[in-house]
Amino acid sequence: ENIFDRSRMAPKTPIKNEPVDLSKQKGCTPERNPITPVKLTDRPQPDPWTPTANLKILVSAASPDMRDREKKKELFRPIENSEQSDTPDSLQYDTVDDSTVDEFEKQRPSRKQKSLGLLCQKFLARYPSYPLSTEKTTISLDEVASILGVERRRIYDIVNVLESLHLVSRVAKNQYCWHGRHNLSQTLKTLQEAGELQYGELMTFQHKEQDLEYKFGERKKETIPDTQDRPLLDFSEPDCTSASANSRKDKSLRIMSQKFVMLFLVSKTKIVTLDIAAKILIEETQDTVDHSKFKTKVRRLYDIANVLTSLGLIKKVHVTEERGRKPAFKWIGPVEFPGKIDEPRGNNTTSDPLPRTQRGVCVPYQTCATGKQRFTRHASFNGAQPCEGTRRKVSSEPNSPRQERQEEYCSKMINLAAVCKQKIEEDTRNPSTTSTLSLLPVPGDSDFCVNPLPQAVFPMVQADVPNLALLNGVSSQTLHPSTPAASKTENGKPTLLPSQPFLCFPSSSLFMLCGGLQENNLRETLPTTGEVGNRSAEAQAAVPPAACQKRSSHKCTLPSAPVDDEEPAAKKQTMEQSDVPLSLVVPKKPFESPKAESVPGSGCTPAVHLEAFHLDLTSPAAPEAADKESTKPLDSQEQEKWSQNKDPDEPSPGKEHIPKENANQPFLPQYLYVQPTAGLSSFNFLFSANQAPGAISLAASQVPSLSVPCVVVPSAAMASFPVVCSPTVTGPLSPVPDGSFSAAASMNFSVSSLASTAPVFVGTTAVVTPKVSPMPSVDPQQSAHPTLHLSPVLARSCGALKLDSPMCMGHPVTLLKLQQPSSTPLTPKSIRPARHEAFFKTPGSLGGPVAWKKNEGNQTRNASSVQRRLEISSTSPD
DNA sequence: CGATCCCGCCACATT
DNA sequence: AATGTGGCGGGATCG
Repeated sequence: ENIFDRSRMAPKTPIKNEPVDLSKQKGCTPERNPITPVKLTDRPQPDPWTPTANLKILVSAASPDMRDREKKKELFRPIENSEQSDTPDSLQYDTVDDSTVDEFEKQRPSRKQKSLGLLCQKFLARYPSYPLSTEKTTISLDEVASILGVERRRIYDIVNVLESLHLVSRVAKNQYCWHGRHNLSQTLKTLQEAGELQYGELMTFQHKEQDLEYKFGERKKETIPDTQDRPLLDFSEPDCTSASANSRKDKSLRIMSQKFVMLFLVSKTKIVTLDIAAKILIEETQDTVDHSKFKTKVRRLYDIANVLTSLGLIKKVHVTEERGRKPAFKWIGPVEFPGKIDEPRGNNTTSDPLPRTQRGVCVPYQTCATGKQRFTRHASFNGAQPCEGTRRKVSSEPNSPRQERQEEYCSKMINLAAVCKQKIEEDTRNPSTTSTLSLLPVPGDSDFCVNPLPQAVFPMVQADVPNLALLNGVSSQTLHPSTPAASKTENGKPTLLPSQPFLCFPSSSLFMLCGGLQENNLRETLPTTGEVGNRSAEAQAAVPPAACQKRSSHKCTLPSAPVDDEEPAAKKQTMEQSDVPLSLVVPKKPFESPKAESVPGSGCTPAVHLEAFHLDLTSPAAPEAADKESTKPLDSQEQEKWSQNKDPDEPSPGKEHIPKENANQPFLPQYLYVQPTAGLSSFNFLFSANQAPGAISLAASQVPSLSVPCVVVPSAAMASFPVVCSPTVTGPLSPVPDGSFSAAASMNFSVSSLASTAPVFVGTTAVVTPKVSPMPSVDPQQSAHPTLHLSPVLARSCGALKLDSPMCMGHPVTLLKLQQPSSTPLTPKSIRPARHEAFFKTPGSLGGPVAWKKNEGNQTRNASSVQRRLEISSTSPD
């Protein structure tokens, strides 16, 4: 260090100054090999700087241009000081240039100047926030390290955090691929969902700690054995990553980072104090945290916080609680993704639709019960964790296709649904909580169902809510077709609008249609049928707690999937038949085309939210009911509410009506998932079974709008796809006409058409196979291949959505079941009724189950439908 | 003096 | 065995 003196002058400084290029990376360079450059730089000597400096020089020589840029950037904005406040996003913008840079000299490199936050800013400045999708930027760690004048170790700290948010993905040794913020919103959304599942409850700050603990204790871990932590989300990275990714322990830094972000997203206040976060993140052990351990955790959190701050996602604040002033961070990033909104580029925040990239998140694991699952990853993965949890996901491989993403989306959606449910439930339960946030760490519990969370709050953001509300309305409408297609698609983005019926998901390719928004209708109509809701309720009643899971499953399950078992399938079916309106969600995203993406993206989210909304509504209403929640019991209350709500809301035009009419029965939402067939590639559609086909239809025109590839194809086209209809559906479908659609018309899938053509399934459950996939976890990789569906293999992958794939194939569809992530793949058979629980589960396990627990009975509508779809019974195995 | 967190040792993973 | 990764925590600096 001594040396530093000089060094600072020269070398280090230079660093700043000289940033040197790097340009290289920018392109994607294929060329680059993974090879690491030699560490030449390294250190052999005491003078660190020197070596580095040399490197830099070399580099710079190589690309002078870049270096200029760099310089500018280099500069950092004063983060530290101000933290930038502001815009988070903005930070990155490169623009900077200026002076600051040069200054470095001014001082010696004080500690601050060497801070991770600043370093991160410099790092970020090198890459565009929203890179063109086409180009892939490769980041060489050595290069960057030399350019920035720091040791590689520091770069790892940055990259690991960025990777947790999917801003980059590891491609190979020493190489990372820069993705930019296109998927950030998706990632955040996923994290939020996961976070909700995991930390379902919220606690107030106050409680927080203690509460948390309590909770933990309470929580059951059962299934989830322990840990929980880690798995959380992972994302998969389809693209770039290589397998290698996981390794080592599990990169706690990444996991910690994700969890940390989740806490913010789940927190109502959006403020998380370090100590709380540390406590929550210390998973394992029970509470007793060693002091040292705690201390270490906090240290790491600072590292993470520095990076997040540089990203403009959080800023440091202090909260003064009773105890005094404590350091904390406030989330200043986007909050609701659901909506999506944004587009690409635009802001940072939002998501973007890009299809391609997407990578999203998937959650890997989880779930399953015990942690075993490791399977996914190769052996490597973990050994470590034996325990429980584990869930890690492994990453996938490097190239996963985009398809996977789709799957992911699907899974996400599912997850979302689950989350919503949970929330609802929770809400019901505890309305009171104060809370601000509750972050409880739940370990993965799987059980959600079982446990009710003590408090629940909606994690969702407020903001979301509103949207949701809209959505609800929408949803109902949605179904109808009236507008649907058009609106949605196109806009996609706009999505949120109530009017729109559809939601787009940017990323994903799938569309979900939910049936029956209207519960009322349903109810009315068919109370008997019971639909799911009823059933569920019934079931619940019958079953009791334990049942919960089941319940959920039931609900979840699609019609097709008979899984349920418990309940009378018949009923369900009946219900199903009825049709319902669907709502749809859809989205898409998938496409690659960027444009499309954006739009869709927004849509998508919303959809999810919708459900959530509904849920919310419900929940409040009947907290108690919550348990059953889904169940009908609520119906009475809730339904009323709902109905009320809806009605009022709905007033909307006819749309609803339509659905109702058509639907006849309540809806049940079944969904059909369509996988994209090859041709279609990207899209997947989910239709609710119930709904009338007509409703679903998409407007052809719209499709295009989407841009995507995905579009819906006309029936003819459709033929190619496999569409699945829920069994129940059938009936209704035929009728098609609901009318709905009008606009959309073009596409309609009418059922009939579908039927004729193709692959669609309608009908019975039998047909459908349960494929189940477990979850959301979806692996990207697998997803890619649809084909498998059934094969266990797939299952293994995560199950996640895989289902789809099957669909794609032509197969008849299947359904999706989700199962857990557990390793086992589900076989179709697995379907067994045994318990379905998880369906959704999603991501990881997050505890997904939770969501289910509630199910939506209440809500029925969308949510339920969705859920159902997801539902799938899980297989026994897991 | 507590909050931050740089720095780099060193273990484990991957080559 | 070499090298890549990244956990971890001592202890320096900041405020």
